[in-house]
Amino acid sequence: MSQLNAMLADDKYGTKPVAPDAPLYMVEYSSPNTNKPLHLGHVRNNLLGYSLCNILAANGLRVVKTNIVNDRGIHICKSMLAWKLFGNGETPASSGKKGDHLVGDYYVRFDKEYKAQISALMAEGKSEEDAKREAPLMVEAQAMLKKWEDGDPEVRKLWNMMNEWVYAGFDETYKRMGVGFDKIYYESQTYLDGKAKVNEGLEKGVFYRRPDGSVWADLTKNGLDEKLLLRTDGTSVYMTQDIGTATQRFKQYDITKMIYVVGNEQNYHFQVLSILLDRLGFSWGKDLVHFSYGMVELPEGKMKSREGTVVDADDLMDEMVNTAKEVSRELGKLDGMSEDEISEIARICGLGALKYFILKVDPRKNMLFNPKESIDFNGNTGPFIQYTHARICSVMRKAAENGVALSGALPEDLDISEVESGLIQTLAKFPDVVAQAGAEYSPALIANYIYDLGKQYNSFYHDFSILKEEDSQMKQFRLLLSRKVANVIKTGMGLLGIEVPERM
RNA sequence: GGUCGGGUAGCUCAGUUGGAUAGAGCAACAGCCUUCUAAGCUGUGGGUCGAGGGUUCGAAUCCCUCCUCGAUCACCA
Repeated sequence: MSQLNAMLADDKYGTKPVAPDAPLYMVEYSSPNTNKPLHLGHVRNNLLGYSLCNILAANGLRVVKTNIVNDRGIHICKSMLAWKLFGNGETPASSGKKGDHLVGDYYVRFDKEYKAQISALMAEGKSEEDAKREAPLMVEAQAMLKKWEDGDPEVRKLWNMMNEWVYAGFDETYKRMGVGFDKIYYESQTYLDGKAKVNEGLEKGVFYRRPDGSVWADLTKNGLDEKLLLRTDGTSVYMTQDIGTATQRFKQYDITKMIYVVGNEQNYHFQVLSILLDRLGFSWGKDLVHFSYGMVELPEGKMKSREGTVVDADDLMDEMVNTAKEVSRELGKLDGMSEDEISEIARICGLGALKYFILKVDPRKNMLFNPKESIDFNGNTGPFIQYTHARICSVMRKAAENGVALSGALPEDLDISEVESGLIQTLAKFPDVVAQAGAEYSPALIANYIYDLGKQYNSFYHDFSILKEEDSQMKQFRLLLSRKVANVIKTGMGLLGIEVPERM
């Protein structure tokens, strides 16, 4: 009981305040390409990244949320070229399409036309390899990339315009998903720094140049291979850009720890990056964290952008919210509510279902997303937890209506049941769970904890009467206990980036 | 082939700092709303924890071997 009293006194229970001089953690997540819209894989990335930031902050750390936008490269030129050739001047405004979707459509279009050209060339007797290289579209895309690098005004203008379309689209998606960033980096603005840094390393003898002019890092002492950093023609590769971005970040922030939220297919890349940054003298390079998460698979297998088997992030959110609305209607939960209220609750529940579904799973694991079956609102789901919260809010509302005043503290000697004391014990674990989730970078721990709490509470709710309890002290106790459960649910879900409604 | 990560109920997942009969949800079946929100609660059935060996009083958990699935090892990003 004294435990409960202590918890009740603390309305930020479970989280630690962030001191101005706390260690600074920078978390990079999302990292989209500007040639296509966000899909389910990005959704997992964004939710994990955002939640991780919340959890770190709850552990008293200063957090900078950052995003690196891959806004240059051949893939960008592909959609630019396809738009130029086949677009007839189509714009988001003229077509009514979201900018990122519009650009993505041209990326798909490029691939389609490119494949046709390859087939045609192969029919003429060319080898597949030659056909891929000689196809006019590819030749032209490469020429465009070169022009971009040379700063050709026309190409840059097109590039700017189409990127702006995409950013407008991304902003909408991010906003809806409920994620955001403190600082956004663009590869187009960091890759030159990467080249400079590599050259610096070359002078210091950290890297070496081959006779053909390419620059390499020798990682054989670390049990790895050699890694290319600058091509023969002097252009940069993926790794070079990450070094450049790191350089800028290092200058701008007093980083204690750098966390990269990136899929596990890049484990090797980050292993190498860590070694390279360390050799280049970045204090946090050696201990950088690659928050590596598994793929999201569909029942049909893996998602492939070009084959149209991706689950689009916007479509997915639409579908979740619509389903939530239907479910609410069927259950008759929304009777007497305004259309705005209905939409808001459907939004919270639909997104809650999606977010919780993704975050409850151990990030390292590949996960299966079945569009038909995964959208569930019963059992171990976001809506179950949201429902528990709404239920408690309902009781609290009724208590207020009945004029029940809530006192601050409870008598120590109240004789409570095992179920109630178990609930207090579970509540008491919350700070430890938050700490562990922070130490292990695991939103899933929070998710599973809240579920247990909700389950335990519902069982209690079923067996014990709160407002009808005659003993006023006992009633006080149960009300305060319930309120604390709701409070922890709200805080915990907040760490996951999930909202909780007051009624549903 | 090298490296890394998985393999727990029909399905989706917890549990892995060693500890008692391995837990949830979904799906199936059986109950519970004139009572604080039934998106809830209760119960039934369902698992040689990939296989084998080892360490230990005790192993899903630690060690070894093997099987299997995936990722990766690009002058792609």
